[in-house]
Amino acid sequence: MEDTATPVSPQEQIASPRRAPSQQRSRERVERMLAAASALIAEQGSDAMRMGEVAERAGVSIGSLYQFFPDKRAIVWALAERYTTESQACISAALAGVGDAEGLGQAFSELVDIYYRLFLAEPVMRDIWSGTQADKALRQLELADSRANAEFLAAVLKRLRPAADPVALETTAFLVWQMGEAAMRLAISVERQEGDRLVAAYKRMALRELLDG
Amino acid sequence: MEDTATPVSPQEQIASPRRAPSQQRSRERVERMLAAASALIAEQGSDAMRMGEVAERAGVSIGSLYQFFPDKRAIVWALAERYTTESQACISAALAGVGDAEGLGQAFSELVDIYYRLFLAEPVMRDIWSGTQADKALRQLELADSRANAEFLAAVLKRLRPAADPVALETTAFLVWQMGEAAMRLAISVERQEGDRLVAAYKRMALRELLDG
DNA sequence: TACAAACATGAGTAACCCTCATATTTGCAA
DNA sequence: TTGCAAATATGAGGGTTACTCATGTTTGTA
Repeated sequence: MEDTATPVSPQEQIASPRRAPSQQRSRERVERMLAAASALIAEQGSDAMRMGEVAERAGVSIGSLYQFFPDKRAIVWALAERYTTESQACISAALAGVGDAEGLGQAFSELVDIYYRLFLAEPVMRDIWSGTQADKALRQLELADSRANAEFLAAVLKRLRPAADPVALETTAFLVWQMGEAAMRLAISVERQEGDRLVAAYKRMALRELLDG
Repeated sequence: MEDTATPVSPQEQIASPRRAPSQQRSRERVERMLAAASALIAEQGSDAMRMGEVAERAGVSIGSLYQFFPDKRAIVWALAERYTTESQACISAALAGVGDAEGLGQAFSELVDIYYRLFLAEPVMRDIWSGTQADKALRQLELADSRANAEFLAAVLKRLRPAADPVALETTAFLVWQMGEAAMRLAISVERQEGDRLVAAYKRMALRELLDG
């Protein structure tokens, strides 16, 4: 996966590059800007990230920064979008091959573990998804991402339980997924040991919901 | 150049009045400030709320505002604290009298409904708890509140299932409660109809976890 | 009545996001 | 190669906002 372009984004004033970099030179510079932002977020959080600092660390002027990102949130949004794109492929692959209840249990359990480990290890991801409630564009992105992932899950459920009401299955899948994200956010904001317990409890709860109907 | 003698508050830099109003006059003024802030949050959200506007609407100077609140977040925090104090009493009362599984199901179901209606009706509450992820002090308050409420729930569970592992029950209660708050936030950010479905699904899921172990 | 502590004020400060006029570089057609 | 428009680069400065502080006023009380 390269290129990515990220030309425009859905509806309204969702953050998007003000101008897509078309030359090699500027594409590299945009990469440097994103890398600088990522590093700063890891160090101090996106709230404390200063645009001037991003520019300085990327070795560009403040004006260049705004040439490609309409505002501060757009940078965070761009980073978030990369995470969702990557993880969706991973999730889709993990769930696509599921054929029976046991397989679902296995795959889901592994996904939860992977996500938890990712949240623990990636300060940038953690920071970005923490700000999800406050920022409208981020919230939209997270909702869309969650919906997409929940649909993968719902597809499996429909396969396993063809007699069940499809809408109910979709609701369950969406809820279970969102609860998972909430559980992760909770788990990483408490002591490690309690976090582990909470994730384990979530997993049990979710699996029961998914498997026993 | 930092505040030397701030009265301080529980651990860390949790927001608190810089100086407690001791005179009748100032107590009234603080009330007016909070009322003004509440109205502005309801109108435009706490992010768009301007300190100057709060002062103007409360009929006080900007300096007076900062006499009692160390910063902007402290005002939001003070409002949030009122909500938690009020609701904790309500929740405690609802759960205290529960004697059997059926009673728990009844009480919990009612609590969920009340909370959902509250979230739908109260823009201030909605706004404040939305910002919970971004603001550290608010997050602490919400966590503490959630822990307290979860303890009421855990106490009931321990009464109903004295043989079960207490720590597991506490974990379950805390998780279920946090999932509930997440479900509410989710529900109010989608179409009303889908929100209703999600809340209903959460209720089913939570009740199963609470009642069936 | 005196006086210290509490309270009130608002012009001023600092920090930050973002703009824009201007300069430079690139791609490409003639 | 040369000319030129589009793309890219720059950073001083505009505008907004949270917050401070020196100064003045009110209140409780000895």
